[in-house]
Amino acid sequence: MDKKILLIYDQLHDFFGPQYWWPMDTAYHTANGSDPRFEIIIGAILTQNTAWSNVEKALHNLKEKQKLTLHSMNNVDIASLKTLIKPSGFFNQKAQRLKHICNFLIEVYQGDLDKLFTMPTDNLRSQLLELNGIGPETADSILLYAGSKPIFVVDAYTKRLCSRIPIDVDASSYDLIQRYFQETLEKQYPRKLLPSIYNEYHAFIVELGKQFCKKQKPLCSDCPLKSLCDFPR
DNA sequence: ACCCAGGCGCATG
DNA sequence: CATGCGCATGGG
Repeated sequence: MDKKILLIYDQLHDFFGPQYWWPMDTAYHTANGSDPRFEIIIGAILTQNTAWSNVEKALHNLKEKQKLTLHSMNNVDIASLKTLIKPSGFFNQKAQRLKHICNFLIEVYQGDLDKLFTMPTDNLRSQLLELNGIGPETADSILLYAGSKPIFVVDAYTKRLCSRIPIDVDASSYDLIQRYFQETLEKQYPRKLLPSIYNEYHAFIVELGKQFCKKQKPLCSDCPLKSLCDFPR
C-alpha cells in the first residue's frame, strides 16, 4: 500500500490546519431558516470551473432575494435566476441546471432532503449523474459535503497533485484516483471519521493548489509537499 | 492584455 | 476512448 496518501494528508493538515469548508453551524442554519444542505447543493453547481469568491456573490444575491430555498428557487422565473447568479459565470447553463435539480428534488423526493440522503449512496450517485449538468465531481461534492457520505471528491487540483507526486495511480482517471484515495484512507481511519477526513483532505488539496500548485508556476519553493514533489522534473 | 477558477456536455477522430 | 471546444464572470 502506498503510504504517501496518508503522509500527504498529515503534512497538509499540519500546514493548513482545520479548513471548515461549508460549515453547518446551527446559528447560521436557524438565522435564515434555510437548509444548509440545499445551499451546498446549489454551491456545488455554481462553483463548476468558477472561483469560489464569485460563487459567494451569487449565493449572496440569492439569499438577499430569498431565493436560496428549494421551493422559492423552483418557483422563480429563469430570467431572474440568471440575473441573480450572474457573478458566478456560465449563468445561462447554470440557471438551467439549478432549475433541473430543483425539479428533481421535488418530483422524485417530494422536496425532502432527508429522504434524498437516506438513499443508498451508490444509487443516489447514479441518479445524480443522470441529471444534466451534474458530473462526477459535482455529484460527489453533494454526497460528501451535503450528505456527509464517505465519498472522496476528485478535482483538477487532485489530478494535478497526482501527476506531480509519484503516486501509483493513473492521474487522468477520476474513478481510479477516487478509489485509490478511499481504499487507502478506509484502512487507516474508522468508518465514522471518513466523511470528515475526506472533507478536510479535499479542502487541503484545493488550498494547496491555489497557493502552491498553479499551472504556470513550476517553482514552488514554499510548498509543504516540496520534498515529495516531482515537478518540473 | 492575459491567465485562471472547487466542470460539464457535446462534437469529433 | 480521448481530446477539443463553448460556456462567462471577476480577480490577480
